[in-house]
Amino acid sequence: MELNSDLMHTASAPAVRVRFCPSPTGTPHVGLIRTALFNWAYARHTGGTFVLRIEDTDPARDSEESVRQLLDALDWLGLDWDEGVGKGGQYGPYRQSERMELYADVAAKLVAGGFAYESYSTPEEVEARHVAGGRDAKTGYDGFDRNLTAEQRAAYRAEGRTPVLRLRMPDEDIEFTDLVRGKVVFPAGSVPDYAIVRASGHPLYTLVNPVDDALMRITHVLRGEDLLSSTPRQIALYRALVELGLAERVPQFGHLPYVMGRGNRKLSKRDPESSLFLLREQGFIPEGLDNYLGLLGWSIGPDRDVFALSEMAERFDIAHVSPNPARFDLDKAKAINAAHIRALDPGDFAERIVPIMHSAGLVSAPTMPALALKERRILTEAAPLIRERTVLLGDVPTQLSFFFTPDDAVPYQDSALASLGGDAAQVLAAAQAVLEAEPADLDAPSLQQVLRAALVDGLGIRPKVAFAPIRVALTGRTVSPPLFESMLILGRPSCQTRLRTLSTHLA
RNA sequence: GCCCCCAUCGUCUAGCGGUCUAGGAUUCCGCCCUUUCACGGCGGCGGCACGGGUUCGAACCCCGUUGGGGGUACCA
Repeated sequence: MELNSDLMHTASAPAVRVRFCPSPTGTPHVGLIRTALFNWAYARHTGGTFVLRIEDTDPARDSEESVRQLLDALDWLGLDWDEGVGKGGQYGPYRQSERMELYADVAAKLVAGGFAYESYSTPEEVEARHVAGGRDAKTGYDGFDRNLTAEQRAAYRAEGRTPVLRLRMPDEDIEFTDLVRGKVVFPAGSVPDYAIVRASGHPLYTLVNPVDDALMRITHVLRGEDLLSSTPRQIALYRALVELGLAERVPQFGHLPYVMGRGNRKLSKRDPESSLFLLREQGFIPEGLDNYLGLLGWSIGPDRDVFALSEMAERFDIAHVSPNPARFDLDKAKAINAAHIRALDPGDFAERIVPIMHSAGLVSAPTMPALALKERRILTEAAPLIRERTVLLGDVPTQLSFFFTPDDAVPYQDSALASLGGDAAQVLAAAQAVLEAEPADLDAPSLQQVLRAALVDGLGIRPKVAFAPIRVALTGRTVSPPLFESMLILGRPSCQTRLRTLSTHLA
């Protein structure tokens, strides 16, 4: 019997703690959400803890509205968190705006311990030194202020300068094993001493993010590839925090591939498919989006790509995440979404289409119980008919609108009218005669049978041609849900009026 | 300039040295089913970036090249 390596791992290592730490700027982006999904999946797979922290250190760009949207998004997608904003926990507060004293305290300790220092050089001065030294102007900070004496610092202050705080990068290679990319090495000297606190005293992301991860005892940092090159800086900071007794250990890092848009660019806010809420408005369902996003950099198995969130939690393994960038393909996303819609049970599907039918102005209320009886009946009966024809919930109103139009005012599409052959009038008349003569309680197959007998056998018209005028009469279109089932939902009087109306229209 | 990452059908991926004349999904195109459209079924087009190694054997390991991306801020 083979030992489960995951179990062995969790038995010897501390319990997994991962986090999702968005900045509340703007509406949720699918790249961001994919990161949340993978963190969630890793936490659930390992039985670990999923922490939600809000990185709101930029009052100019952050908004409470954005925080709300973030929570809404996670909630909608079924990505629940165990600790953090809205949940509490022993490492709070979980909003960085409420942790400012903590950062000031840590920064002071870093300086006192010699891990960070005051730097008075302006960017212009640094650049001038590079140029004078024959180096490229874009070379980073040169470490000029590393060993300033107290007298020198006092002199700068006397000039009215206020220093930024920089972390002293160790003069050695920094290497780590990335969970998705393997060993990564940054040569000594390739990462300059970097600013952790502004001259104004405002702490920077470079300080605040690792400090919180350390204080919150995060064990695995799974984040976007864009942060890969800042990892050596964070590791250096972490090591300092460990020496100061503020962190237990350096966490493991895993850098998730980019989610790309058109061309060779990262999916940006400008791309419409990047907005989670826009996708939701179009009629993606959470099951579909979770699944599709899960496919961006991860695979559940060789011959499968439709799965439930719970299966992802069961099978997700960070080691099997692909390191290369994934393009967001709307066609594939739709196909996955359609598969999940088809898998919905009809009652569930019926309930989910109510809000969108309401937005389209076709029904009177946004929820099933609030609907008029007749509306509820139509939606419930029509839902199974269109479920397998629906890729996005947004496709539903056009498919069902004919059920909700007055019988004598069905809007005919020009192309539908144009498609009608010369025998349309004859067909319409024959169909009316059939409805007149036959009992009212026919089921769909029987209805088909009698109409077929009259039109195909009786008039000698091919089925494909024979039923077209009826479809146009009832729906105004050449494409519709199954005809006979639709007739039953409309009811005989409606059908008769609609047949008669088109006859008149054609005459 | 310097540092880092990436490289299998158009796209997402499986592949972790022999089972690969490279599998699945999506898209597109046929055919079947069929009252339309879908669903479903069947079939087709289409790929290991290039060059060197290592090895009996390489899509898989190493090096290089090329191509893409990111970083190099008192942004996050």
